[in-house]
Formats: sequence, structure tokens, C-alpha cells
Amino acid sequence: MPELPEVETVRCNLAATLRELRVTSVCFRRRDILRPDPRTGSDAIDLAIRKTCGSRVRDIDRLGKNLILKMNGAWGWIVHLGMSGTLVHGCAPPEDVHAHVAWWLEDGSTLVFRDPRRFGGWTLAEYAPIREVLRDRVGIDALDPALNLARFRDLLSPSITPIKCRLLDQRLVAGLGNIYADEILFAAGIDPRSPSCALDHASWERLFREMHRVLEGAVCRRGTTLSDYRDGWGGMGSYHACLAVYGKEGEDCPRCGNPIHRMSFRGRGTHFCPRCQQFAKGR
DNA sequence: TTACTCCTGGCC
DNA sequence: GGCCAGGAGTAA
Repeated sequence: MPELPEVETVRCNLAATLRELRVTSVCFRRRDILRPDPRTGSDAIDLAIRKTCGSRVRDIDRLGKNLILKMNGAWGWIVHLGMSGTLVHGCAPPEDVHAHVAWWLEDGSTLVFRDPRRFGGWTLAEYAPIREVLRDRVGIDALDPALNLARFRDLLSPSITPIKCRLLDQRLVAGLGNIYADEILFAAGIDPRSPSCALDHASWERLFREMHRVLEGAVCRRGTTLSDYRDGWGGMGSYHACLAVYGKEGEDCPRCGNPIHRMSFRGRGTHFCPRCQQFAKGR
């Protein structure tokens, strides 16, 4: 399930090989992959094909879990990989029934979007700046240098909502999903059920520091491949070897040796060590 | 704020 | 054959 480190890895791959290539042919096999622009409501497939054919990829950007394919002419595609989406630039012809979008490029290569579970989507952003299209749905990127500790705390703390839910809210800080939220909370020693308003200053410091450490470590290892995820060239990530709690139910906590617990929390599998992760009760 | 819905491969 | 995984939009 692609989160910030996986999407950033795809972005780096695609930026290295796709930039300045002209699109010669386009196929959107499934109409429901196209999401309407929230500002215009437009999801017309003929417009999508007409705009893309003949355009060049100017650059690849990222905001949270969203990839932004910037095309020449100040417009672009916002691609969300959902749970099982992959966007791979290579030579393989898109024969697969799960290959919903395919671009053919001037050098004979292809860009193929596969998404078996179809939670992903493409949004045609017709106007600059493209990031404006995401403004109401996506907050500041978790690795944005402008996000300092004070701003992080100000965004997440004013609520009794459990801290894990706040970390997963893309409108606040964008990029974290279930795997990294669990890993970051374990690293920071905070119970995921703690009300965010009850965390003390030391907890916010640890949370902010560990968020950076975990995400940057995962980017270095090209993300976590548990099943579907592949990078922009079809390769796998290796951060799963570094996971401390996610998917480790019943295994020994790497810190205290007691078993890792798993519970269903607000509809999400949540992995934690009840001994190492303190429930914040506030003052 | 919370619960439900979408979807399908993998597992039991 | 049935359950589970989960991001995000929507309805209540």
C-alpha cells in the first residue's frame, strides 16, 4: 500500500527516465479510473486523451501520496495509487486486465498504471497551479521543510481524536498511511489511542523526530513491498525488513521482548506494544 | 465524528 | 466459500 516513501520512490524513478519524453498514444481502459477535477467537475475521457497525446512530461512532483505528472502547457495529471496501484515506466506491453492506463512514448517505452483493487485514480488538473486542485483535500507534506515541530503540533494537537487518526488525516499532514503511522507511534513510544490534545511537549518532539527518521529511512530503502507495491521501474522496496510492529502480531517487541498486540481500531489494523507505548492522559 | 462503501487477491 | 486488507469519499 503506497504511502509517502513508496510514492516518493516512484517519483524519483519517473523523474529520471520520463522527463521531456513526448506521449505518442494513450489508452484509458477503464473510465472509472478518471476522477473529476473537484473545481470543474470535468472527467471527460476524450478531453483527457486529446490533452495527453502529443504532450511532453515536464516534471514529476509529489504531494503526500499524490503523484503530479506536470505536462508542458501548465496542466497535469494527479495520480493516486490507492492501495494496490503501480505506475511503471518500462518496455512491457500493457496486456494485463488490471492495466487500466497506458501511455506510449516517443522512444518506444510505455508508462503503465496497474491497479487490481481499483482504489487509485487519475485527476486531470487543467489549470495552474496544479497543487491548487488538491488544496482542500491535502495538507502540508510530511517531509516539507516548512513543516517544523511547532506547526506540526499546532496542526495535530487541538482535538480529542486519537493521535493515530490525526496522523492518518491527509488534510492535516499528508503522506502517512497505516503502516508508517504504526511504526512512527511505536518509535515515539506513544499509544495510538491517546487523545492528541493529551500529548506533552516531549511526546510531540519524539513524534516529529521519529516521523522524519522513519519516513527518510523508508525512502532510502525504496519503500516497503509487502505485496503489490513496485517502484517506478518495477522493482521492490526493502523497508519491510526494518518494520518493528506492523504485521508482527505475537512476535517479540524489539525493545522489551513482550508480544506485539494487534487490534482493530477505527476500522484499521493497529499494531503496537502495550508496554513500550504510553497512553497519554494529559495534565 | 463515525460508519459504510468501493474492490479483488490471498489466505484459511 | 468467506473473510481480510485499507485510502478516501460520502452519508448519517
